[in-house]
Amino acid sequence: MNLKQFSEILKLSPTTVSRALNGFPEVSEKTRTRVQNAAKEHNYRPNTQAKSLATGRSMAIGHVLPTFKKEIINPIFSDFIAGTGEVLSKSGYHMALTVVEDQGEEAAYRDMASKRSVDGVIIHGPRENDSRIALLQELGMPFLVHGRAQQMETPYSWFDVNNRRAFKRATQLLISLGHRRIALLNGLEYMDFAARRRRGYEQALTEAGISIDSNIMRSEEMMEPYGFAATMQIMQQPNPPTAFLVSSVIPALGVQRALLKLGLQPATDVSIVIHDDQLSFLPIDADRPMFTSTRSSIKDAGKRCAAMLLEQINNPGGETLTELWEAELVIGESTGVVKTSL
Amino acid sequence: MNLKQFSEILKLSPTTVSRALNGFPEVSEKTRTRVQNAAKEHNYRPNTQAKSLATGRSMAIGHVLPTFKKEIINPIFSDFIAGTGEVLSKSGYHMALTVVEDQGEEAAYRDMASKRSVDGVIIHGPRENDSRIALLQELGMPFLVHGRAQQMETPYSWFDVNNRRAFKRATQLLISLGHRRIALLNGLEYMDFAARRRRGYEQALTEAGISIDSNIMRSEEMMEPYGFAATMQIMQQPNPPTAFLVSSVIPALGVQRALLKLGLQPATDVSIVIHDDQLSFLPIDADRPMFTSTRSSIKDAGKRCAAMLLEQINNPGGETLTELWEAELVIGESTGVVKTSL
DNA sequence: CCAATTATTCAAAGCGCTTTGGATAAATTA
DNA sequence: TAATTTATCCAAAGCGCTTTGAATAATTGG
Repeated sequence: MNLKQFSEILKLSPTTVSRALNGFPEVSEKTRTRVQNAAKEHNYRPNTQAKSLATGRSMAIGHVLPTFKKEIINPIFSDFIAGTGEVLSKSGYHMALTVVEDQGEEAAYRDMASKRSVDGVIIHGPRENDSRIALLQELGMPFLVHGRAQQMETPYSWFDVNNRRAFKRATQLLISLGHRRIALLNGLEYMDFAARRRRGYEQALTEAGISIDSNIMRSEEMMEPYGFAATMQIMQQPNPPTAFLVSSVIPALGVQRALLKLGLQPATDVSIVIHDDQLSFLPIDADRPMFTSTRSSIKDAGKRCAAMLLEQINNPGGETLTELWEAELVIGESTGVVKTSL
Repeated sequence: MNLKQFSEILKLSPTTVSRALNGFPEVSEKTRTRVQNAAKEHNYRPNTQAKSLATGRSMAIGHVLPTFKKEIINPIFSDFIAGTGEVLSKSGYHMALTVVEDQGEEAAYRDMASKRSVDGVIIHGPRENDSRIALLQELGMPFLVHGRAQQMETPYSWFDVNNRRAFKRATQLLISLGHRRIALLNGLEYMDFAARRRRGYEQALTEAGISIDSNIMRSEEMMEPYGFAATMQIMQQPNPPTAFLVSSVIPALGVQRALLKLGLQPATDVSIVIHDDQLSFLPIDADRPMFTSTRSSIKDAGKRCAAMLLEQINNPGGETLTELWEAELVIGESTGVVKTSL
């Protein structure tokens, strides 16, 4: 059923029906409710493409997902979009996902821009001086960066968690518990968030007069076997650490497995602090969480990102928006005072 | 830049340009290449909505994600869409995600149908006699079910992994290793796949003359703490099992943690077999995988689902398509012969 | 009661594309 | 060379909506 047919049923012009449904004031309340009820009854909804064509708005926001970046099409993403999607759907928007092969990322953005298939995009996993930002600015496409890129000359809108501060505080917590050998199992450090986390860790150590030892620092994709292998290796070298700072729950499970295998009790023998994105399928927040963590919900981040992007879209000439959230430091079962007798 | 402007540059009619770009035979090869090159040079791409409106195809396939189903917006999903997306983008399609609150699922499908915003949908996580199937049939929207629903009177297209067979074989493997007390940590059994897995497990036991004991069977959302808690509890009751059959890697990590905490070595003291969806961020397939598993890639499933749905879309009147994959049984480090002396 | 507002409704143009049915130019055939 | 076919290209209609500008009906004021 299209507008014309529907309006014939009502014996009204398409104009009036359209206005009634879109909440324009030029139509009387009486006919408006009549139209709305009839729409429900006859299950009429305006054709998406026609509406978009006429209004110039696609009512969609885009995500470009490069297949090679496992860091992105990964567990984080599913919770993130659960958040964005929730906010978007309340505003009548949906998400358009495009999966591209390694090269095609730039092309995908150009495509979206010239085809006008989305009204804005969210950029994931920014790196230093990320080329996508300049590209989207050039294309005049509204966008919001989840995270931050460094060394950008022009301003842009972003949402981020204070990763540096979070890891600084986590490190300070461990130091205050007496730990002086603290290992860092970081994510890939060409990712901006991981670089910041490392800086926070190093700052805390330096300020406490503890030297930085690359023998107990690692940087890899955040997977379970990574946590296991790194822990096994680090714990078996001379002068092993008494604590681990781990970038995500997933490798932390590996750390835990390694410790147990080595006959060491988490917390008692070796402390662990992790960053917890509060992934829905890896819940660690019981009354007393399994891990001590710096916590920040990735789903809430998704919600906020969506809201900020919508704001940009609805206010084209506006200022760039930025927002920085602090992670919460939550004490769980995986940390304890350092063992004096080692 | 729109078609009219672009065609004026070329001093050709919109008709010819459109035909040149869409590969119609009525245009000479010479002008075709000229048009194509110019399109590249001037960065011209047809407006998506206009094209869709004219052709009646949205070039998008939809996923409806109910927020309350953690089982769906979860780790599985990100790998699944990585697969679907890859296939779709090769055919010029993209994915439209709609996140809905608990109630709104049916409305979301009706919406897609009457707005013509997608050309087809993929249904996730079917249950017994799933109402979505009848709904989409009524709406005349092409769809493909990832999994199967039971007790449906009308045929429909689906793709599934033989979950029953997989778990039957896994159970038989354990039996052949001498295990006779085998615990089952299943997913939620109102999900079709979990129900089938249970049936496979029970079949194998029954055929081996082993009685089914609900004391060592659990059915919950597949999370790490579930695996941990269930294992702790099951192992501490009288007559504990010598093996665990676990529905996913995630709870299996919890099982492992519990065993280690109880001072039991996986494989040596207690065997574990899991189902492995080969999630990209939880890789367990080293040379010799961490877990013995029934293995079937969820990403490949995503690819196949996309291909099958496209086939449906391109062949409207056609037969319903069905495909059943067998999972691979892969021996890893988590299984061993049962201990004779207990 | 008639003119001036104001509240409703509508006809028609336009969004940017595809596609039908011709028209024109070039090539072929008799 | 004229008639026919074939290869190119095009004008215009249509996809289903929004929106401008105008018309009509209802209301108000003097």
